[in-house]
Amino acid sequence: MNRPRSDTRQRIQDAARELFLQRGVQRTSLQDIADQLGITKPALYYHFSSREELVRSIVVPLIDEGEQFVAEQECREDTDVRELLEGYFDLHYRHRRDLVLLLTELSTLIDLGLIDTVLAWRARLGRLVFGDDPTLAQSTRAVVAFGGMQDCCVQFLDAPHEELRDRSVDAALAALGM
Amino acid sequence: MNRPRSDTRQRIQDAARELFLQRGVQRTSLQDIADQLGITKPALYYHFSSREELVRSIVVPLIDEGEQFVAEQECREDTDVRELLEGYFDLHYRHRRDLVLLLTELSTLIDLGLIDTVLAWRARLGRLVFGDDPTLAQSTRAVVAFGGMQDCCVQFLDAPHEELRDRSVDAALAALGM
DNA sequence: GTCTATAGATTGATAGAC
DNA sequence: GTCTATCAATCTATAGAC
Repeated sequence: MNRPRSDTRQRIQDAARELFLQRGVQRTSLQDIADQLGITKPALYYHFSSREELVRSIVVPLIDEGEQFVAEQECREDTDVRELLEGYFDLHYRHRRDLVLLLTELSTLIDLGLIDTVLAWRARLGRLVFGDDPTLAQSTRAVVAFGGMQDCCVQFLDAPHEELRDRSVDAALAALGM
Repeated sequence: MNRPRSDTRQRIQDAARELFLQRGVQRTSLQDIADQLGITKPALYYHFSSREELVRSIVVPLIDEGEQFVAEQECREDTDVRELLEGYFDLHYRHRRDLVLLLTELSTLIDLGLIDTVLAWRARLGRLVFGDDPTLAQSTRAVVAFGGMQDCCVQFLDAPHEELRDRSVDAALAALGM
């Protein structure tokens, strides 16, 4: 297992995520974050080599896990669509605070090169459902289904996990025409 | 009819939208915009009293038109769901450049108080389809359907209007369970 | 690991001439 | 309507002491 890389590092990330969600990434300065923790800016630079690295470190776990999930699904021989949708939902639900950040800060994260991967998921999963070379009708259904589940995670932040998952997967399955 | 409020004003908005889409709103300075047009910063301030007003002026037509559309639908006595979805799609398709801006810059526009209205559309239209006091199952279906159509507009920017509309509406109708 | 101090650069906005 | 010149604020990042 990884050791925790110091407690302060974690506390910085937590404070940063909170402020990023409140005021937006670009309108949160390192000063703001340092103040929130009662430390100074140079202390931040001891833990993160740049502002960009701090932002990145917060969103990367979601992206890595998503990438791993999609890759795994692509390796399977048969695709159970309901199971696929449930796994996709759970993944986003687990990281839903970071998902809000990701979706509200698309512009910033595009700039950091972190979004291409995420947008490609929909197309890749669509191919698992509909086969390679899908029609426009099938591609739109994939966008509606997979994008819709992400939206449900952030729009119903306080809904109970299992009920929200079942209802979101129902809607997505219907969108896929299944 | 409104008279055009000067050609320069329009040219500033066009250049700004382009740069906002390329680099993001927050990383585009007034200097950048002025350079692009071959004018100076004070010239911008003659046409827009602040940076914020410039940003606002670009997104407001989409928001106003959407608000008007939803209000009109709420006044009707009967709701033809397919017609409703088509109208909603067309509205977004017509403003799809601004819609991209809106969706990629959520954080900035929330800050300007321009997003609450937009997010409320899904719930209001959902009530037209499912009646007041919808279940979680119905609310998720509304989010998937109405959010999904917005996503289709920005994900298939180059698809022909009518085909994309028909396929997106098909997917949305399916998501609604109809 | 955290601090003080500061460099270095950029930016939104205004004053005032033409 | 557009320009030159400039102010004041803010921010990332680093040097160097403790």
